[in-house]
Amino acid sequence: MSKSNDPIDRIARSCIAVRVRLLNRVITNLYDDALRPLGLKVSQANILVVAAKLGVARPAQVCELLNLDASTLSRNIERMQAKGWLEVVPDEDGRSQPFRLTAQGRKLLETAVPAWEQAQEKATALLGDAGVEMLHKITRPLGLSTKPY
Amino acid sequence: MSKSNDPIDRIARSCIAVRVRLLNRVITNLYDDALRPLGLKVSQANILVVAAKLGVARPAQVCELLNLDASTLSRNIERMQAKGWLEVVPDEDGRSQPFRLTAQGRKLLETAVPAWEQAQEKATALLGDAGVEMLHKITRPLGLSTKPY
DNA sequence: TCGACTTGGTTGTATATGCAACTTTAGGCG
DNA sequence: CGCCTAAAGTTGCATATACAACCAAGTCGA
Repeated sequence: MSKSNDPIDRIARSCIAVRVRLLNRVITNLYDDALRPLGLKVSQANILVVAAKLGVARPAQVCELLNLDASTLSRNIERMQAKGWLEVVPDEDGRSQPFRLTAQGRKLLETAVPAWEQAQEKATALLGDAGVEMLHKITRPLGLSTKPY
Repeated sequence: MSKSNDPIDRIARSCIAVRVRLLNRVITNLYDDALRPLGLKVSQANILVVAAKLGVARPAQVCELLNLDASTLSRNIERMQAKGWLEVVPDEDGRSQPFRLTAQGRKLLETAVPAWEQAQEKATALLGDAGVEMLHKITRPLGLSTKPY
């Protein structure tokens, strides 16, 4: 029964990144499947939700909340703006490009709630209640909810 | 103190996908940072490890193990083959394109072990022992280790 | 044996993601 | 004021990821 001590075996057996990434693919596909009829991806839904919560969102703030690279967010916003879900608002600080939901974006988000519920239910079944709780505990210090959002 | 029942608030507070994806970004960056000096990304390291374990790996099998789309793997292999880390071997079944590590690929993987150890240590600190255990428990039924690998 | 179906991969297209380098705007400081 | 640095975004580039459509090879039943 003794497990090999070969480092490569150890990695195969215990690598955290492999597991987290695997889980990420499974969960992301689950939500993407649920949202597909709406033409929405979970990555975009995240941003809609943050925008809804913040009212006017500054990219730098969103990057911090979601641990997203600024360039990634920049392009996501670009696409979502093109779809009419977000709009950029002016700011005194000339560097900033704050954005917010459009009416269309808000409506889309509201329409998406049932699909989200459905995916969330499946995900909960997959992780188990203890798993969900642990996930929240682990991710609480990371960006989200560190600061009130 | 009472929390809002607005569905959007509920999503912001409890969405599993948001958390898993956030965690994925944090962990992936952690390992990518550690592996960067070697010119290796954690996604590629995953594949090297699987190839090392399997000897000769069939893409379909790897996709099942890692819950990866076939087209994704196809292109990952392509890139890694171009770098000389993998080689495709012939098969009786003309459809199959099994691959395995090259000597160079094996050497790279061995060289990467210390960097992996370092990232793994940081990730463990981040998740906590209970978190790591829970992660393994949750992901055990998903692809990996369902079948002996 | 032939045709329908299945299995295994690849290709076209779109999105997501991050690093490096760059531009623009603010903020200090002499 | 004029310069230097810091902060906020954007752009070029590479990789990762998945869906849809496709092609090729194997399987199986009539």
